[in-house]
Amino acid sequence: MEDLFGHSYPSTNKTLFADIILPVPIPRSFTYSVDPEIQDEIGIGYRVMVQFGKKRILTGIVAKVHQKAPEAYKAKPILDLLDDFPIVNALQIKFWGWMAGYYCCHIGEVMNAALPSGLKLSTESKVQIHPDFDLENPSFPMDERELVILEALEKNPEMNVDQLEPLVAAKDLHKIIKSLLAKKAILVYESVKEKYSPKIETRVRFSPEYLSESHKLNELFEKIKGKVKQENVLLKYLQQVPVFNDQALNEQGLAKKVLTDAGCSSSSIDTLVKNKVFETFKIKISRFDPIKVEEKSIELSQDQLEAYESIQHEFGTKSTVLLHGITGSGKTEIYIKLINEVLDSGSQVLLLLPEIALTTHLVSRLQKVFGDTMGIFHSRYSDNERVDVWQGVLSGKYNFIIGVRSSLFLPFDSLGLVIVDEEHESSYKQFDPAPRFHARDAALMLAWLHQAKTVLGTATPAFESFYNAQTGKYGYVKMDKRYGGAELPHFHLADILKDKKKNLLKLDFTRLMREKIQEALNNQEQVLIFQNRRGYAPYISCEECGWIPECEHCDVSLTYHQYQNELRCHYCGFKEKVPNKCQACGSEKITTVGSGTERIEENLSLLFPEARILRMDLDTTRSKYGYQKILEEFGSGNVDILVGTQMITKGLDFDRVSLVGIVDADRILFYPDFRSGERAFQQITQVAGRAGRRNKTGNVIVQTRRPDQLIFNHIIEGKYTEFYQQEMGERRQFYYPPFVKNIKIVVKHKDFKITETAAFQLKNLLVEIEGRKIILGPEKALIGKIKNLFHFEIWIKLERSTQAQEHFKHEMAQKISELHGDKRFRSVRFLVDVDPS
DNA sequence: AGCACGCCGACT
DNA sequence: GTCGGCGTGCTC
Repeated sequence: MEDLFGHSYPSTNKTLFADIILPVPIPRSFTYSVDPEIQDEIGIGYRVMVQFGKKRILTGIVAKVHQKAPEAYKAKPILDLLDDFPIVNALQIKFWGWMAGYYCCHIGEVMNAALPSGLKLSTESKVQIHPDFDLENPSFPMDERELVILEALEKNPEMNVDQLEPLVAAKDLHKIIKSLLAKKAILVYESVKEKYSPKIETRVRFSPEYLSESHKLNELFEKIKGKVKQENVLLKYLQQVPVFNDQALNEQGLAKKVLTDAGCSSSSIDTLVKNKVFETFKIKISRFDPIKVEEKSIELSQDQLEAYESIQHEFGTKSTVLLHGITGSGKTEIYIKLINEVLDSGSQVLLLLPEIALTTHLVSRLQKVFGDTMGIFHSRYSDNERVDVWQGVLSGKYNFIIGVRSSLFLPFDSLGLVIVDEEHESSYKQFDPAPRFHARDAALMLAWLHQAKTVLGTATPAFESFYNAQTGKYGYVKMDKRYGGAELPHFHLADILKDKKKNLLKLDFTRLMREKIQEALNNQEQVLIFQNRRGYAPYISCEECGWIPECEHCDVSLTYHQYQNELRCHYCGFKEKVPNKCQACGSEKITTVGSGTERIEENLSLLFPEARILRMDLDTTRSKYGYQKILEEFGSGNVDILVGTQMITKGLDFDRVSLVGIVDADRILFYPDFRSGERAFQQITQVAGRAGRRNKTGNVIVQTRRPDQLIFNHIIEGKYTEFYQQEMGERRQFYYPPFVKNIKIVVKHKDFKITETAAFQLKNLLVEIEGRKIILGPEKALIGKIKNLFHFEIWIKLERSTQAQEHFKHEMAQKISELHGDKRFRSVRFLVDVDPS
């Protein structure tokens, strides 16, 4: 507490209390008392250690400090204050609170998602010998295994429980510790363990005495003359660190690794250290390689400049702008200019990208402009790397972050601009685990909390966003020319059924598709083939009786993967060998049905034996750099055809791709869900955007059984708005978003009957809630059982007003916990998904 | 969620 | 007898 003159006083003698966010799924805040010693330091965003329940010690985050003692119970004290400065700021706490409220989850779940686990301290149980216990003179008989433990502790007075595990059979350990504890032979206590460790580098440099007088160095060389190895070390060092020119350089030293990499042995360096010629020291270094800024300023084309100015103009009255720019229209340069401007004004910038787009050229492009001031937040980063980025934001090292959805949680304190690239991308919304937030929507809230501007960039806006632009809530800027005057690709519809009748459909490919592929191959151009289904065949089947192998744990057929010759469940990971006989009738006539990427790849190699083919799907990109490797391979031009799932629709920019083929457009289009049309439009347009660049018009072949569908017309002609309006008519009529708010509740349990009953009872309770709403279901989910849990779904359609939503969500939470209180439904899980995808 | 407490069956 | 199965209740 400070007075007017900035003097600080110890706090008043009133006891302080703190509301702590704890990583537990309980919808309550927990109040602890603050001991006087830490009263002056504690504040919002500090990490603390508290006891929770009888045994658990947890780390939590201070959400609020106040003087109101809880009435119903006596607050436990905070055990320890863990930081010298807050690790989370007040805006973040607000953001967490909003997220928990909006997405109907617990704030502890938000905290878990927000903090890199390196910042979540873990406790470990440590064991030591009881001070009053005498091993030589035990007051009770001991068995051999107890003795083993005690002897180990004798040697090493502080051990954690894990370390003891190898000494005895794992199952017994708990028992032994318990009995030793009861006999007062040992003590068990919890200790906190910081998981994050900065990256440390060992460096060497001249000892100061050698440096102060230059003749000493000459003497040194005399002294070690003939000792080739040591000489070599010195020369290498001087080569890297020319201390003769500038003595100050010695201070920095040289990484020991540089010398060893250059062929100096570690022992020869050690000798120099032993003789006090060199000294070693350790410093913290960044996990990220330094990056040079290569291009400071960028030139905008006329179109880009106009778009940029329109955005600025819209920002005059609106805080969010939808930038609707077709693929290749050059949104990146506009981003760069906007980012530069905000950075110059001293504010921070966040650029969100979908997971899959983060390894692409966009990142390296931006890196060239922004260098080391740009932090990258990747989902494949290790935990230490994440903490490094987190601390980079805290320290001000990074004022610009480019990252995936979880980068929303970084400790920004003054965002000026948030850009959500590919804002339509459905992977921004995820279901598991909670919080089930939509990164675009959360970004808008985050920006609002910071009073920052937001740009939503896309070639195919999400209908929600376009609706907001149409109704004037967002500004709208359109770019419909390709950068450098390149033309849009030509679309061709290929009728699968027609070709089939005429026997022209070969191995899933229509005649038109085959001809166009051949043409591209002849011209040394590259081809992308899109099939949104991995594996070899979606299922196998007995020709005699129609038997189809299904997953033991889920309500799905097993996908055949030829490469490993196994059947796999794409929902739970279950695997089994391919049966050689039908398990129902014993027939050996088993065939594969349908085509996934594996089979498409095989078919292509049969149709075009001379072509070099590569496949990109979850199975070929599982390793850390798998995705990048395939992209590089394709980019190098050593590959003619790339077959892939969704993955190939993102971030591929290769000039030599002239043809894009979609094997089965119907699969995208006829998915049973109100968004299927929107999604089909987006996916087909996105993948088509990969065809043809700069100076060559590309081709897109869309194979379908229903070429008469109106949507194809809209896609082919690029008529987004017409398509939007047509779909909107239906959405309005049948109460779909954006005209209503959707909430989905998934009811899960291992017993079918219990799941069903719980779901129906919940519906009955929800119906009682006041306000206008439509409740659909419960219905068995599309996939009725996953991992041995039955799924039922309830869909709720609500008025859009915030008030109506908040009221409903609040009541709903009560009803769910009411139902949970019923002992029959104790173990039933109710998952709430707001704005489900 | 985790963890304790408490109440029942099958084992050294 | 006790160990351990899991149903129930609570966590500031």
